[in-house]
Amino acid sequence: METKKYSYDYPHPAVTTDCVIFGFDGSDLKVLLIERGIEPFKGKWALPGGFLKMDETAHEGALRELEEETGMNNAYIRQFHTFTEPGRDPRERVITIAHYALVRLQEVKGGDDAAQARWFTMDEIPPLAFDHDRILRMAQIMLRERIHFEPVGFELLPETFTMKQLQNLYEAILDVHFDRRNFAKKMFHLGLLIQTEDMVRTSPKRESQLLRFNKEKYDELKQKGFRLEF
Amino acid sequence: METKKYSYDYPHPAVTTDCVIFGFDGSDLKVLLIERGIEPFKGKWALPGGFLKMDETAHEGALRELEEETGMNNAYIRQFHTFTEPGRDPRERVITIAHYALVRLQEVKGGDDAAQARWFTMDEIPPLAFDHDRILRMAQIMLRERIHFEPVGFELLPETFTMKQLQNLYEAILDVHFDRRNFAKKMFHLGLLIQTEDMVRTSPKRESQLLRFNKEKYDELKQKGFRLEF
DNA sequence: TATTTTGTGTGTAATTCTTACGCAATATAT
DNA sequence: ATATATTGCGTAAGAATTACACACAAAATA
Repeated sequence: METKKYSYDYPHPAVTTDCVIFGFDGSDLKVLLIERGIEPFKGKWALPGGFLKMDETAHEGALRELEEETGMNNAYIRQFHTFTEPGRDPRERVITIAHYALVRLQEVKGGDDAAQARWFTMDEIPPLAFDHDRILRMAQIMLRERIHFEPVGFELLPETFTMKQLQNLYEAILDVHFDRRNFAKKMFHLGLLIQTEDMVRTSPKRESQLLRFNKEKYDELKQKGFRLEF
Repeated sequence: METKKYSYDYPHPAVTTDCVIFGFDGSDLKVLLIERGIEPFKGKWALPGGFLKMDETAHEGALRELEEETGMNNAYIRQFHTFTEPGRDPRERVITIAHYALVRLQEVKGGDDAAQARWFTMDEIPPLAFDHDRILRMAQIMLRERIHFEPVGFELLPETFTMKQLQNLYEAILDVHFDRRNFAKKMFHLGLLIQTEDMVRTSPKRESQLLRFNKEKYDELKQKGFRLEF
């Protein structure tokens, strides 16, 4: 019989962190999923995640998972909900502190992890292991609400980007359509965009201006108690 | 030596739910605090909370805590953040799933709990036990953001209320001042208020009209995918 | 009793924001 | 050459926000 090393007077649930990793390819919003190599749900796709260590915060745990999968160590990452349904893991009681991360696809190298990993666009997500479908859907809703208060979109875009890409991103996150000209007007009006001198040809028809996010201006406004209200 | 009944191969943190219980007296936003009867932090004020049972969700656990303190079993309650700093409880590693609850002060009876409980207005909150100051501050921020997407204010008001009380509530939550006439215009324009025939005298000067929240209309609009945008 | 003070209800003008488009320039495809 | 797709710039109408003015009722005060 196996010796259990850690004992308590009262039962304790196991605690994991899971991470919904969002990326953007210029047109579509994508999510990184892992194919499970072990039971339960072996062969099914799932969110990256793992057990919380006793000396790390949930934030640190989620960052660790993210680095294992993407090689990134400086991404935007936010906790959004803790899932606690008693039956959500068939093995034992496991509660998971769910996060979403926003990463720049161009900066993602393959992760250390041997596990099978793949980016899925939001409309091709397969059925997921555990309650990960629900976690993913809630992550999308929380990101959608967040973008009204924080310019989180820029975390998904490269250093420079076109207005078209920025609009595609907002449309993908909010699931709406904007008039091209009104969108640009509103974005410039926020005062958080810097126009560069450079042009780029993304479509074959015509070249367009490259933009940059004005982080200094944003930090300055935030200090003054500014509300985004996109 | 004590026998520990629950053993695991890996260490598990203890899991609690804490609850920031908001109330509104017609003028000020208030929070219910408990004076701790035991160490650690004996004699200090703290948020109501307790250990999560193995067969209940965090939501059920928070509802249970709320009922113990207020006698209410149908309040609006939302999880908003899980606090995981390894040193936040001096006894052992404890992570807490924090919630805020919105209750109608008139409906609150004293709780079953023998513990000393008191309502504090937001500007008279004493230093709290553990990291509860931080939890309370974050609850306030989360409530403030929530009110832009959901008409949560009505959870804090009695069945009928005056426009003045509604404005006081919004001003207390958002920490801003509105012009009386513009506020009423905006509120009526949302279409979620029903004017009753009844008048009430809250101040000695003049009686004012009683209003009612139009929940049916709100549920109908929400189904159609409506955004509040207060 | 007459006057002042305070809280409520209604209205309005100026300004800003949003929304729905038009049009020209540029380069590709046919 | 001509049609077509993409980008940048602009404008007019309508909606929403903001800053007030004024009237009325009742309590407080002179």
